[in-house]
Amino acid sequence: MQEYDPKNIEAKWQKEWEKSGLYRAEDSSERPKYYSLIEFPYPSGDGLHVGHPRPYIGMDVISRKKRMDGFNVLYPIGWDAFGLPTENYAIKTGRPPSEITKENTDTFRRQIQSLGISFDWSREINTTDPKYYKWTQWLFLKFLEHGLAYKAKIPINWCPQDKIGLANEEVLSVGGQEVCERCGTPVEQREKEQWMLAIIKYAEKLLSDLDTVDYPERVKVQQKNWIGKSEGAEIEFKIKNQKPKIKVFTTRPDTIFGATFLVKAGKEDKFTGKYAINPATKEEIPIWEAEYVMGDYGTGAIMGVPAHDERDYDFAIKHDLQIKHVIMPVLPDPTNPHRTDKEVIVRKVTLSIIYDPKAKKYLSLKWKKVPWRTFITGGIEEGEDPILAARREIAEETGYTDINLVRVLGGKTQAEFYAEHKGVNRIAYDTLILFELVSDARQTVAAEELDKHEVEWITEDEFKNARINHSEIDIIRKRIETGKDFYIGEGVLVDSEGFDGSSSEEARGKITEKFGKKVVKYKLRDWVFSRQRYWGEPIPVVHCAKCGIVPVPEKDLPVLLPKVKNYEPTDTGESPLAAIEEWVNTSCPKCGGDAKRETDTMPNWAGSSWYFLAYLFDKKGFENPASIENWKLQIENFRHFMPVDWYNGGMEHTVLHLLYSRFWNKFLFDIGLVPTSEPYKKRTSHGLILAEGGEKMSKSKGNVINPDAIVERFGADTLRVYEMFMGPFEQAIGWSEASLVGPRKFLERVWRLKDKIHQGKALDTNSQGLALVHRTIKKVTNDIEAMGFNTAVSTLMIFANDLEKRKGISQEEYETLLKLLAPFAPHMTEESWHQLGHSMSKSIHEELWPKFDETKLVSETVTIVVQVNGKVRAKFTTQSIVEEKEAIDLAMNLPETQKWVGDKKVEKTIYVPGKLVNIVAT
RNA sequence: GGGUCAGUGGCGGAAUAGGUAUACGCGCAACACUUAAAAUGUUGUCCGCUCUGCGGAUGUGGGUUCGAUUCCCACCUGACCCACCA
Repeated sequence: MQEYDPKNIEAKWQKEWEKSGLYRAEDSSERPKYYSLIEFPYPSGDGLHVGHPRPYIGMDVISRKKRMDGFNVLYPIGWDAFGLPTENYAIKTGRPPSEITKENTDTFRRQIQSLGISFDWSREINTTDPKYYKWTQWLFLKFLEHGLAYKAKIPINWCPQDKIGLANEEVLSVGGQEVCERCGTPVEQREKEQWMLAIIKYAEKLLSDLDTVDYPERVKVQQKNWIGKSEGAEIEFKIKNQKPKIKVFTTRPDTIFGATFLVKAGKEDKFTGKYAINPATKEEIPIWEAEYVMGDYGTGAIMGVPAHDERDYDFAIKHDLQIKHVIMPVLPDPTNPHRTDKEVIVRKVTLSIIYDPKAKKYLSLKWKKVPWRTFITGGIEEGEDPILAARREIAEETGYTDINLVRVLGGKTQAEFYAEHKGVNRIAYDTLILFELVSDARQTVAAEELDKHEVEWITEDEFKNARINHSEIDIIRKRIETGKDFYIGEGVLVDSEGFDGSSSEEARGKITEKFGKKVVKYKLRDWVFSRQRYWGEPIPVVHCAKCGIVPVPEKDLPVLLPKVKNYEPTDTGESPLAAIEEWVNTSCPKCGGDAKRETDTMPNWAGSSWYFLAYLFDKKGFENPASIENWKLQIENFRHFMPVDWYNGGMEHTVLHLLYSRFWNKFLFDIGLVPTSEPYKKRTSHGLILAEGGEKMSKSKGNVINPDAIVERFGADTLRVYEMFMGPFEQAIGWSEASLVGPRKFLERVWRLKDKIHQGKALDTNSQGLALVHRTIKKVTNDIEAMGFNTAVSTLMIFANDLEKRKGISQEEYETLLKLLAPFAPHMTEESWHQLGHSMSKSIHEELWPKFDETKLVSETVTIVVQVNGKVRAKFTTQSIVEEKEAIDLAMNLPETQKWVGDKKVEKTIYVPGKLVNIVAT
C-alpha cells in the first residue's frame, strides 16, 4: 500500500488541472450555466490567513458539485486592489503602489492556488489594471451622461490622519464621537466640492426589488434600514412679521394640534427670538435651534410635539415649553371585551394611584364579587374638577383623606371593557392622577363600599408585575417609572378642532391634505464619489475655463495614473495628482483651449461595483477601446451568465458593496447595457475564523495563522476538510490547530480503504449497508446545497467508518464515497480515482454526482423504541413496514414493557411508524 | 434604546413539520501491536446514587402535550448589526 502523501499528490494534480483547463467556463455551452461568486480579495501586504479561504472553499464545494451535476460552472476570482492600505504602504516606503500590488497579488495567487480551488484563472481580473479601469472610467461617463453624476459643495467628513474625505458609510460613531472607520481618528467637517452619484434616484427600486431576490432576511432588513424610507408630510409654518416660511418634515401630521414649538437644526439649544404660526391652531409658537435636529435629513426643521415624541418631550421639559396632548390612546381590554348584547355607556372618570412613600407601597382595591384588582376610579360630574372628584372618590371608597397631588399623568386615555359589576359595556375617558399619602388619617367608609372591595397596599414589585385590571396599566407603569408623560403611539385625536374623534391614520391623510403635502424621505444619501488620493481611478473629466466640466472623450480612456514622486496627500485636501503639472494641464476636448484635469479619484467601491460583469468579458473586451460598440460585443456573454446564481460574502459588506453594486447594475439595466435588473439571485454569508483565543485575526495582534504552514504540515485537502467541518459555515468560529488531525486521519482512512475493495474476498454488504449508502448520498447532497458543510463531512465520516468495519467492500461503494468527497478533498480523491484504474483523460470532477434511490433509504429491518408514559423502557427489532396494531402487540409482549405497565390500565397507545411506540398507562 | 440571532459534555458542535438528547470530531483514560516512541487499532468517556438497576440534565422559571433541545410566556446571559432619521 502506498502511503498518503498530500504534498506530491496536490502539486501533481494542480499542474494537471491547469494544463487541461478543467475549471474553465465556456462562453457558450449546451449545458446550463451556473455562476458562483465570492467577494474578490483585497491583496494586502499581510498575505493570506486561514480565514480568507473559508468562503472560497465553501463556494468551491458548491461549484464542484454543480459541475458534477452537469452545469457549465463559472467560478472566477480577481483582485480588488485600489485602496488605502497599499497607498499608505507606498507613502511609507516610497515605492509605487502598482509595484506593491503586483507583489501582493503574486503572493495571494500562489497561496490560493495551493489550495486547489476550482477558480477559472483564465478570467482573473485586477481593478488597478488600466485595461480594467478604463471601463470603470467609461461607466462613470455613462453616469455623467445620464445626469446621475454631479458635483456639489457639501460638508464632508474629513479624516485628518488619513487626509481623506469619507462617505457617511465610512464613518463610525464611537462613544458619541464620529471617527474614521479605518484609523479611528475623530473626523472633522469640511466644505468641499465633491463628485456625487445620485443613488437616491434608485432608492425605491433598490428597496422594492429586495422582494425579488433570495437574500437572508437580516441582509434585507439591513438594506431596508439603510435606505430608510419614511412617508410623511411637509408642512409650511409662517413666521410672525416675516416673509420666509419654515418647512418641516413629519411622519406624524396627526399630532399637529400639539405642536407647541418649532426646532431648526443648530449647534446648541437656542431660542431664536422669533415665533411661527401653527397653521392648525393659528397659535404663535417659539422657534428654537437644537442639536438633536439634523440638518441633512428631511427639511432640517421639525415641529415640536412634546406630548407625542420623546425627544420633543425632553426638550420641552428642559426649556419649559408648553405640552399639549392631542392623541388619546384607545385601549380595549382583551381579557374583558365588550359584549355584543349589552348597552354601551360612556363615562368621564378619574383613575387615582396612591403611593405611600414611607412604606414604598401602592394602594389597590381587591374586589370581592369579581376577580379584579384595580386602582380607584370614579365618575366626573359635568363641570367638576377632576382632582376634586378624585379626592372625593378616594375618601368614599378607602377613607383616606390626607393625601397630596403629585401630578396628572399626561394625557387622557380611552379604556374599553365590559363592566361586570354594572352589566354594561363601558367606554371610559380616564384622567390618570398620581397622589402621595401624607398620613393614615381616614374617615369612615360606607358599608356598601366595604361590601364591594377592600383596600390592599401592594409593593413596588407587585405594582410592576402583578395583574391589575386596567387596560391602561402599561401606560401608567411607564409614566410613573420614567416620570415622562408622553405617548408616541396611535390613537384618537382630541383637542384638534374639526378632527376630534378621527383615528391617527385617518387624520394623517386629512391633515396633510389641508396643511401640507405628502412626501417620501429616505435616510439614504447620495454617494460621495470623490477621494483626494492617488491610488484610485482618476475621474475622467477636465475643467475648462470656457466650457466648464467636460468629459474626457471615450477614445482617450483610460486616463492613466501618472508616475509621481510623492504619494502623500496634501493638507489642503487636494489629491497628490494636483501637484503633477504636466498631467494636470491639458487642453479642452471641446474647444481646444487650456484646461485642467480633475484630480479627484474614485473610491475603492468603484471597481467592485461591476466586477461580476468584468469576469464575463472575453479577451477582446479588455483589449478593445472602451466604447458602447465594444461593450455591446460582450452582451452575449452577459446574457449567458447573468445573473450571478449564488454570491457568498461577509456580513460587513451587506450594506455598502451590495447596495452600490446593485445600484450600478440597475442603472446599466435601465440604459440597456446588462440583461438583468438584479445582479445577484442568491446571497449568503460566511462566519469569520477567529484566532484560538476567540479574537479577530490581525497582523497587529500577532495571532495570524498562515495557510502555507498548514498546507505544508497537513496538506491542502486536510485544511479544506477541516475548514468545512469545524462548525456551521455562517457562524464565526475559533481556529483550533489540535483539531486538524481529525480530518487528516479521516482522509488517511479513506485512502487506505482502497485495499479493502474485494478481490475474491467475500462482499459484506447487507440491507443496512445498502441503506447507508443511499442515506449518505441524500444527506451529503442536501447538506451541500444548504451550506451544511460540517454535517456533510460528518456524514461522510460515518460512511467511511462503516466501510472500515466491514471485511470487504465493493468498488462501487468506494467510488461513491470518493465522488461525494471529491468537492471537499479534490486532490486525494482524484489520485485515488485514477489508482482504481480510471482513464487519465477524465477527471473524477467530471463524473456524474451520485444519485440515491428513495426506495432504498430504509433497511429491511428497523429498531423500534418502546416508551411507557413517555420514558424509554425497551426496544425491539422488526420489519421496517409494520402496521400499527402489530407494532403495539409486539411492544406490549416485551417483558420490559410488562414490568413497567404492570397492573396499570392502558389508556392510550401512540405509534410513530418505524420509530417509536408509546404506551400511556395509569 | 431598536433590530436580528443564539445559550446543549472538558472543547468544536449534532439532532427542531414535537418522537431513542449528546451524532461526527478533538481531548482524556485503559488495552493491543512495539525494545521504546510515534503512527494505527480496540474499548471506555454527561452527572448522581443504595450501580444486572434507578433517578436527573439541553441558560433559569412556568405552560401546552402521551412525549419538549424543538412550540408558547416571563426572566437571565452573550453575540452581531443599527442607533438623535422627526
